[in-house]
Order: sequence, then structure tokens, then C-alpha cells
Amino acid sequence: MIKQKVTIALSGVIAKYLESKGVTESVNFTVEVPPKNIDADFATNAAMLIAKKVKINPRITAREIIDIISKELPNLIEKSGIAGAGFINLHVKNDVLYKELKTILREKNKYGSAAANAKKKILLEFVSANPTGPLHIGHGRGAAIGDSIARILKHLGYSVSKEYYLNDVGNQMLVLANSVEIRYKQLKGEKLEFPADHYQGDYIVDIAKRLIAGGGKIEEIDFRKESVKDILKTIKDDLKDFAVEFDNWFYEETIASVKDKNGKTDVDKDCRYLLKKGDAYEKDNALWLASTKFGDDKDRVLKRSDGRYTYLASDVAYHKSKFERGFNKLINLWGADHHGYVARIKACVQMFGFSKEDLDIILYQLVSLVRNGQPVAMSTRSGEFITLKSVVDEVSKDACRFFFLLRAPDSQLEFDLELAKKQSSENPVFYVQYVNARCNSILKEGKNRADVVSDNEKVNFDLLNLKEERDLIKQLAAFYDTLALSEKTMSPHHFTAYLMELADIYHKFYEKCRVLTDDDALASARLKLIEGVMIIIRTGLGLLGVSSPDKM
RNA sequence: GCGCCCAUAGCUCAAUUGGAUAGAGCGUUUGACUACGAAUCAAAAGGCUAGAGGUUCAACUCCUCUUGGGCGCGCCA
Repeated sequence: MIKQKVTIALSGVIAKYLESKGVTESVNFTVEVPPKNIDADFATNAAMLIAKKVKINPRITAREIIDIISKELPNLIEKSGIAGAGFINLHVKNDVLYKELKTILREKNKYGSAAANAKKKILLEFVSANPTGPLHIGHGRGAAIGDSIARILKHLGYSVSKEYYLNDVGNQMLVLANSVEIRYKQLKGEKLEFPADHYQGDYIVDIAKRLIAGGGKIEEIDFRKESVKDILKTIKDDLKDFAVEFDNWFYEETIASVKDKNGKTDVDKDCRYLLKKGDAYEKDNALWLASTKFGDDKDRVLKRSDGRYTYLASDVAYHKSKFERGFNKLINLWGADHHGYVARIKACVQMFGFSKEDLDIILYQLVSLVRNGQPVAMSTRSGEFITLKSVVDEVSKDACRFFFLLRAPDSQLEFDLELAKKQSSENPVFYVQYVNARCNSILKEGKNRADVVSDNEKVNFDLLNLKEERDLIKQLAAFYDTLALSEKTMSPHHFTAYLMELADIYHKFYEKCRVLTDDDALASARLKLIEGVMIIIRTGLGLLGVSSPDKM
């Protein structure tokens, strides 16, 4: 958190400067890592922003601020200078870097956590694919992004619960049950036509086969329950192989079918509540949600004129239950094809007395599948889908997750199956994992030496003063910034970029600086640096759900 | 027709959310293993950030329009 320290120290300096100029308002300056060609650790745009307010040349303002910095922050800033239109470039003292490295060595995989965040209870809902078939590759992207966001938020100290919402009632389930039943009968020798609008996949036949193997009379089989159970097991297994586990599986049945002693479901009660409150109304024999009151384009039907509820009614009750269970922050990760749904759900949480900021909806663009440049059609109904499992089996869990997390959620992702296979040997994930393997070898070798010092307090960190060593420590500390950025943007892809850059800096250090030199003191210090690299690489890959093998 | 997302190197994508000379990987070309792992490193080539205006000291980033793609717009889920 070096950058944070610099930022805090600078705000003090700048407040002082503004006061001396008689300015009462504050400026929203930034501290950033300058481009590679600039020789400085950090840069701030403060002078340019202040110059505008006090109407002085920014370079003069910068000069005056630098004077205060050198007087006030001698323990933090080694030197500073003016560049370009009025940037202030800052070199931090080496001691600051060493102190941060020691913090990493001490806190290990907890580096970057903030205990104060624990009181925020977050419910992260993702995947939530209908249990009508195995997960396909698009669900895989959602699973990778959602799981990684959960890991990042947990690392930051938040209390996070991962939830899968299961649409186990409704029309689709009847079609599913019927699909299995027809296959069942066909297997039993009945000559039946299989309807074109039913689920075509082979897994339907597999379920029917298992039911036959289980014995029992056809009249006694609940095809809906059995099919959901079967498919759910497949989904859970596939997710597990993808290193994704949920804390809770929320069945739609519990709010839409389960009745209390008065014969009412949660959906009944919530709709009545909204009607009473005036956020729902009756028209044309149907019950409408007055979502336009909260910015939706049009009002939506909750209950059809024939008395059946819509899918939305369940979803309204579901979101109410999220808050009722004590969560004060909701995050929904949806495929971009659901974007039309955002306004109405945002409206409904507000009807229940929460602010629209309490619900964060992240949309991820769908994956378009390509094989050798030819688009592959993806539809659960057609049966022509590529399952998550097949891809994971083909390119490995680590490569698959890393690949999905390489891109920002809102960029469309083209997934070429042949390319993915090819990348199993060239994928950047191996570039990052290789760092860990190399470090591990060195540490192992280092343990054979009796002369190295392992006590953090006795190691002379001052010996780490080459550019490559400073760069490496700075990058380790930037783990902290990457966490903050990922939280702010709700996107894990910053971590793949960060880790690749860390790997790059490490490999350069490796070429330039031999760790196990004859100089015991230097070897000891560099071994500590290696230890720090391993901590960050392992923790960072862990946030992506990617493993860190010691050998490759 | 309306709405949301996107357009950056030959390909797939970044760019610390408005900062300095727009960066990686793959692919192409050239070099480096007699010390800790060559799954690596060093170097070259590759760009009018789709186009046109505007705001700003500063625009890939914000605003307007145009073009071209993806998705959505049901008393379906």
C-alpha cells in the first residue's frame, strides 16, 4: 500500500498549500505509476488541478508544492521533480519499499485484507442456469467471473455468500420432465415421436436410462424431481471441477410453491404487499408491477389474467428474501442477454425500501464459440452446445479460468476451441505459474545453505537496491492497488494483467540478479524477496481460482 | 423503430476510470543455456484507437452525430 501512503501524505501537503493560497475547496488529485519511460516511482497531477483554481502557472505551483514535500516528507520521498505540463514525479525512499516487503512477509496470504470490511454482508448471485441441461461454455464465463469476484471481495475482508438461484418450477421444468418421460418410454420399446421443441441432448436419454436402471413403476416416478436432481448433480460436479463452489442453492420452489399455514406462498404475500403499498395494481384482470415509478420503460405483469404468476413474481420475492436474510449488499452477475431486466429488478428493490445502489448488477457479454474460425451454434434446445466440462477436460481448469478472466466482462469474448487447445502449452497462465515453480526451486536450494539468514529482522534489506529489485518490490506492493481497482470496477481481469506484469518483472530480475550468490547477506535478502514474490503470486492466482504448482 | 453493450497492431485483448511516447500474448524476424528451471530473456517489425465534430491544460476514455457488429424489447423463463 505504498501508493496509498503517498496519497495520504500528499493530501496533507496539498491541504497546507491550498490554505496558504486562501483556497477553501479541496482538489481531487490522483497518484499514479508513470509510464515506463519516466524515471519515477509515482506521479501526481495535483499541481495542474490546483493551478486552475489559483490561476497560477502549473509548473510554478508544482515547484512550490515540491518545496513543501521536501520539508514535510523527508522520510517518505527521496526526491521529486517537475515534468511535462506540471506533473510532479516522486521517488520514494528505499526504506518505504523494504517496510512494505516486510509487511508482505509478515501478513502472507492476508496481505491486503481489511478487517473493517467484515460487517458488510454481500450476497453474490451468479450462474443460476436453469437446470435443464449441463452448463455450457457461456455459463463457464459467468462462473469464472463470479467466483473470482467472490474471492477478491472475501480477500478484502467482506463477508461474502455465493448463491445459485435455481428455477426448478415452471414451464421449462414440465418440458424437461416430459422429455425424459418420452425417452424413458422409447427405451421401454414404445414407438413415440420426440417433439422438436423438447430437449434433444443425449443427457436426457442418460437420465432416462438411469431411471430405468433404478427400477420402479413409471407411475411412481416424479420425472420433474428426478430430472432436476440428476441435472443438478451434473452441474455441481462440473462446477467443482472448475473450482467453483456455492454457499447456498436457492430453490425457486421455496418461494413459489411452498405454502404457509394459510395456504399462501411468499410470492402471494409479496404481491399482496406491493398491491397494498400501491407499487402494484390490477388492470385487464392481471396484476402489474408499477416499475415505471422507479425508472423502468413500462410496467410489468406479475400475475396473468388466468391467475398464474410470471417468472418476474418469483424474482421479486427472491430479491426481497435476499435482503430479509440480512444482506446489505447484493451483486447479481447476469449474461448480457438479461440486460432488459435490470430496470425492473432495480425498481423492485427500491419498492422494498432499499436504494438502487444496494443492488449491483454486473453484465457479462456472451461467449461466441468458434472452431477453426467457423461459428458454433449454441442453444440448449438444439442440443448443439459445447459443455463447460468438455472444454475443461480439454484445456485444463487453470487455463480455462485464466482465459475467461483475461478479458473485462463487458467485452465480447471469442472462444476458439482449437486456439484454446493450442494455448494449453502457450497460455499466459503458465507464464505466471512458472514464476512460482522457479521461486520454489530457488527456495529449496537456499535451504541447503547454512549461511543464509531467515529472520526478517536480521536480514539486511538495504542490499536490495538495484532497479530490478526496486521494480519487483513496487510491483508486489501494487497487489494492493489491484485489489482496490478490481473492487471498484467489479472485474477480476485486472488481476490477470497484474500477474502477467509481475511475472515479466520477476523474470527480468531473475536474469539480472542471481539469488544464491556467494555473498551470504545479499543471498539472504534476495531469498526474502523471492519469498515475497511467491506469496503474491500464490495469493493472486488463488483469487482467480488458479492453482500454483511447485513443479511444472 | 426504441434501449443496452462493443469497435484499439495481422489475430485475441489491455490501458490503474481524464494524464506524459497507447501496451501484452499469439503469429513473423534475429540473437542468448559450462552456476538458482530456456515454459525464460534480449531485440526488430507491426497503430490517424471505425469516421466526423465538440468539451478540457490534457481524450482510447466524457458529449453529439454517422457507419459497422452483438444482445434485448411477451400476460415466455
